[in-house]
Amino acid sequence: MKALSIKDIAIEAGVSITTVSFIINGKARDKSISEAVIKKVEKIITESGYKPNQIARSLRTGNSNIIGLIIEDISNSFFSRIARLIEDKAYKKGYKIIYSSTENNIDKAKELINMFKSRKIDGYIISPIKGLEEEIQQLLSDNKPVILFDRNLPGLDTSYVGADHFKATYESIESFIKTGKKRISLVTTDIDVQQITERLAAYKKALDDYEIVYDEKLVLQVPFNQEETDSMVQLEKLFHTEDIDAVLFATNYLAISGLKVLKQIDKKIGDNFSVIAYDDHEVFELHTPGISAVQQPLEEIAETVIQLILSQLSSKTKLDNQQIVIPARLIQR
Amino acid sequence: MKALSIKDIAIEAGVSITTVSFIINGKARDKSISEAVIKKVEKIITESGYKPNQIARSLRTGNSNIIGLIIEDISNSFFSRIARLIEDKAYKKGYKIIYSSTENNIDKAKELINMFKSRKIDGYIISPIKGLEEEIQQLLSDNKPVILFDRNLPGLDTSYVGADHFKATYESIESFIKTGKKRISLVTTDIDVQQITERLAAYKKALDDYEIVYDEKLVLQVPFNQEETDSMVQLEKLFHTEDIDAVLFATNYLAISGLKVLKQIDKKIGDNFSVIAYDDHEVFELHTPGISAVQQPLEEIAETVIQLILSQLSSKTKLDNQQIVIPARLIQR
DNA sequence: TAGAATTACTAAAACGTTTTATTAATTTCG
DNA sequence: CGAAATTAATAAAACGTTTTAGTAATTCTA
Repeated sequence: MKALSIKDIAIEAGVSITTVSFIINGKARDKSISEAVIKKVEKIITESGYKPNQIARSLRTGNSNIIGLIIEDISNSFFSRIARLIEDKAYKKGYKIIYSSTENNIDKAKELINMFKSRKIDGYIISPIKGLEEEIQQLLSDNKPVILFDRNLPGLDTSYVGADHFKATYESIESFIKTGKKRISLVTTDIDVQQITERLAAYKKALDDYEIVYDEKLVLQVPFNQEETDSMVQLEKLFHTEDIDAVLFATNYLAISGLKVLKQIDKKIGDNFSVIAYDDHEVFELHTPGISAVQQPLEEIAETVIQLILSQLSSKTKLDNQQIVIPARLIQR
Repeated sequence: MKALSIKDIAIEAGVSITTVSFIINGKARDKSISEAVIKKVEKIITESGYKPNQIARSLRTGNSNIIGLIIEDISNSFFSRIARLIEDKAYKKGYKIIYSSTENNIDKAKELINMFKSRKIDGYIISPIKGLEEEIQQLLSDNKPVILFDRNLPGLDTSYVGADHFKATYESIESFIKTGKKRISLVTTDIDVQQITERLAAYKKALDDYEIVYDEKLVLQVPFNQEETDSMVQLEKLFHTEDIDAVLFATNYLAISGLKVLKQIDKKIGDNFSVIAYDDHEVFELHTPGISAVQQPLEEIAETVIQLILSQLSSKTKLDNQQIVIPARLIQR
């Protein structure tokens, strides 16, 4: 049984396709279609359950009411929670979200953008990776709204929404120092995005301000796409060979791997050994003892992102780009 | 700058649109296009970076190379991990996945299906909720492949992939009983899906087999869309008013709420009080003490689902439906 | 060597919409 | 009262593909 088309409705109502189209799109009064006809056609539409073919619509209009969301990894709780919030909010405004993970793989990311492009996505929300500059620039040249979030790519003229990673990291390190810690380790990843490099910069700055000598042996850069077991080996080595009294983990999954290692080697977290994790996670709340964490304002980030993209979508003229940095909070546990 | 179309390529190459189309779709040799022309056109295509408009393609062919994935909540780690695995596997076969959350809201679920339908999605992977039977039946009548997973809807003639919830629950309760527990509580939700009701049935059966009297005061059915704080109040009441020596949580988020409460009221998990959670989670591994959990074979579920849907998509004739139940494992911690 | 088969290619219809330009009938107004 | 304006509707083009049903030209085959 074929789906109904606008033609079927037109025939049924005894009017032209054009008339039906105007009614569907709310342009009926504008185009001075009589009330009687409007009523009749609307009745037929609801009774028949006719739904316009969005593909045909997109082909003709060039847009889709779909926003593409490109993130690192949907199975990471930071991203899945953001995705859910963004989805919710977009949905209420009549937009659908399509999301997909890049796994920090530049080729996959490019392919995703291409796929979204060829589906005439209306706008893009991207947590970018280095190497994507050209593709994003291309989107901007096509006049598609692009909002970057979580991470920024310098040199691109887009809007950006993210947490204040520098400040949050600085304050974390500061809080270690204020409780007398001297041998402070930073466990981070090797991906070269602003949000990560900023954390390293803030780490150095804080040490410097409090006149603690920077020791590169205390900084572990875990390769991004490495298996967790390998990372755990690296972490174990770090904990065994260096004399450390505090650790800041720059991502939540690194912190989780770290906690697993600490449990294995039976190194206790307490007054002599402190831990802070970046991006909160249920694990940290329930852990004994509780793990302090930098909590990014997910709700606010999602709200800001969606609001920015919607205003760009509804505006005819190109709006000014905005760089919005939202404070993050250190939750002491 | 407008995007290139097949027409531009045809003009550039000095051949017809038809010829270009045949070449793009790998039908060139079939249609006896000469090697020389094929080479020339392919060269122009790669050099110009032309990408076919998928919307136009979908409009003409009626399919999209997109599979829709409808789940309860992408921010739940069970679903986000499954989603990631399915996405990965589908991607390798040239299919894209669009996912969206129902939040167990029947209206939202119906709307999602409608949206997917009007975008001519090729196939559906659904973790269904009660009340969706009619819509799913409709998809089946349209000859669209539908695979249900995690939960089954009785009375529908579809393929299904899920874990053996009955057996896993039975064994969990049995393991409690074998360590001498007598007052065993079940914390579950009130959503009426097979996967949940099965867990209750298995609970009763296990008690019965070991001649323990079923006491409904030990079963807590938490309303699904309730705020977590409210659930925690209910849980606290349960733990305070009833004398309980073991708890099985029927979902991982309930278990997490439960652990939070136990921490708050300082009730220790140990020999006199055991806990098992359904669906593993990093929290359970890192918790002190470790929390035993029923681990669903995510990888296997994802693999089976994707394999089923791909074979249905590539087959011209309607394939027989399969009901695949995969054993779950109780991880003792 | 004449018809059949094959090779190499293409014109045009179709998919289901939106939108522009147009028509015909009616109303307004100076 | 006649021209201008408004009302009510529509025909047809366009979006960018795929695919059917061709057409010539060439090669086979008996």
